[in-house]
Amino acid sequence: MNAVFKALADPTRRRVLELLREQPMTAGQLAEHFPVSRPTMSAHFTVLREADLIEARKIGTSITYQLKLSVLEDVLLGFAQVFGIGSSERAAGDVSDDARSQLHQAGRSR
Amino acid sequence: MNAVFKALADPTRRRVLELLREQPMTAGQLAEHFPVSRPTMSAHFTVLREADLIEARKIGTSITYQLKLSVLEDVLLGFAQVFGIGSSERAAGDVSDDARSQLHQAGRSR
DNA sequence: CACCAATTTAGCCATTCCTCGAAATAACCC
DNA sequence: GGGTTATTTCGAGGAATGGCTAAATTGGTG
Repeated sequence: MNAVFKALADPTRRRVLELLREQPMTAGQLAEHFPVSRPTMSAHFTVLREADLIEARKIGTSITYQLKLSVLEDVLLGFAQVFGIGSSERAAGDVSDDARSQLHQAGRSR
Repeated sequence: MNAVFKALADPTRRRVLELLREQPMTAGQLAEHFPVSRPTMSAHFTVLREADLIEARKIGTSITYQLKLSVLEDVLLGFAQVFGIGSSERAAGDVSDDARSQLHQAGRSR
């Protein structure tokens, strides 16, 4: 999960995921969309792969990357849920019990 | 938006946001929840503030931070939407070239 | 086998990031 | 004013990140 957020921190990588949303593409095809070198793109693919956000499949001499949408979905939805985002829930103080548990060692401020 | 994802890339900062979801807290109260120094926490607050994810209000000698949930919500939902996540939509090919925004000039590869 | 095409690995450099202790601010209190 | 508290700014170190070129790898083809 931390790996996913780290992966999402770079604009190039986010864009790669977006391109991959439409259809699987080879490393070369993806690289054509960006103004950086192939090795640099390769490094980005590695980050995405290690975050389990994409999957590589070798076809002949080229490598096709495919988006693992469910992984992205799980992380995004899971995180959003913590904040009551997207679930038409208003959340903010309703988790009362939970809120208290985090403040127990905070009393001594002044 | 890039700033938001950069801010979310660090576990400490994500946790700060979670703590702030329950209620506004002072810098000191927040710092008590983490095993790092105050200056380090202050740096994290700066990143979150520059991403517009939190808001600072000075009260006497201390500074209270408050989560700007709507900003987080907009970014998360906006990004998820590009992938058809969370909207019970299956999407795949509809947002086609709309996703351009961040990296334009791409054509020239070799 | 020799050659070409697609990708990755290796090595390097510059920048950014996370962390710290020490010092500077800012606001309060006696 | 002097002292204390809360927080930030400063300066620095070490690790991670993103970029490149050159070289290695892998697979297909004449």
